[in-house]
Amino acid sequence: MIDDISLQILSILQEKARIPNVEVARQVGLAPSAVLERIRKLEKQGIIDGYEVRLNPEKLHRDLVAFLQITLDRPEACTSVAEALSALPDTQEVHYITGNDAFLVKLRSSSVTELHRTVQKHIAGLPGIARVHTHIALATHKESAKIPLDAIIP
Amino acid sequence: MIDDISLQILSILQEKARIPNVEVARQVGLAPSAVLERIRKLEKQGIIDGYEVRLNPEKLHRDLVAFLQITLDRPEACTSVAEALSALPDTQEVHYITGNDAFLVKLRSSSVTELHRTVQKHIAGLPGIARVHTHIALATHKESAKIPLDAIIP
DNA sequence: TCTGAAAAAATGTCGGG
DNA sequence: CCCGACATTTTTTCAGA
Repeated sequence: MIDDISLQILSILQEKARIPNVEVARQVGLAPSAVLERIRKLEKQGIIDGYEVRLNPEKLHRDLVAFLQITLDRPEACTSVAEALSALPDTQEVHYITGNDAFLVKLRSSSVTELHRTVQKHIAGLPGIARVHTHIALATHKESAKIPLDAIIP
Repeated sequence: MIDDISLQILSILQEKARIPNVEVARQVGLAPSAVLERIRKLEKQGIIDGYEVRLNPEKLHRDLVAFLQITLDRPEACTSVAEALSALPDTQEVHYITGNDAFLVKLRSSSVTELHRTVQKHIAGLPGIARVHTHIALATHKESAKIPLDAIIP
């Protein structure tokens, strides 16, 4: 399915996506053209989904992380609520969670004032929503989308 | 602090970080060298923190998302627990949350079996931990680290 | 799938405004 | 802070193994 060299390439890119191709080639011991061919293939297969810049939230006034636990009145509202939540610019994650059948939503705002405004104006009133529990992050010790690759069997 | 053109550049990079510099220059109406200068400056300022490849978790057998709510016995254990949680490869996020004074941890695993193993072997036994509540995501509707830039006042 | 060489394109440098 | 020309480096293509 995916061999060891491609895993190595993914691992290198996951650390530093803007590393030049020639450098990746050197590290895995192939010619640049071979590496390019592999990367193109990984992109076409959808294993590589894209490339993102990592911005510093603090320096851009987006240092308030909050989690909302949203329970529903009516199960039918699930889809529409999910779409409405996902459409908000402050929303970073929307998951439907086992247990109490609720959404867990991660928001990034500029302040508690703005968070409150977003919840009141765009979330609390959505049809189908019963309760919104808001939890604010006092500290964020880790925040990453990295996927561990060493566990994958080639 | 940061002007409109730099915000435009960040916005373009946030959509597609691997876009060539000349293309960014064309879109913002500057010479490539001017754009390069701005990007270097943003990197040095720490506003741009790095570049990441976005991998598809499903295609890499990492499609199980779980959230742990971890309450502590002893408040002094906070730091050591945070470090231990952050060190686990499956851990993607570790937040300390208001309300019940607990950690909210996001994990990405390959299966419920592996999730269970990780919790039992590396988390439940950590000194200072009182309870671990595990919630599994049945569906993930949005998952992004994008920061909305249009709200920022230049 | 890989290589190596050549062509095409982008990045990086720098004097000057 | 920007431009534009030039040097350097990288990406991309391609024929052959």
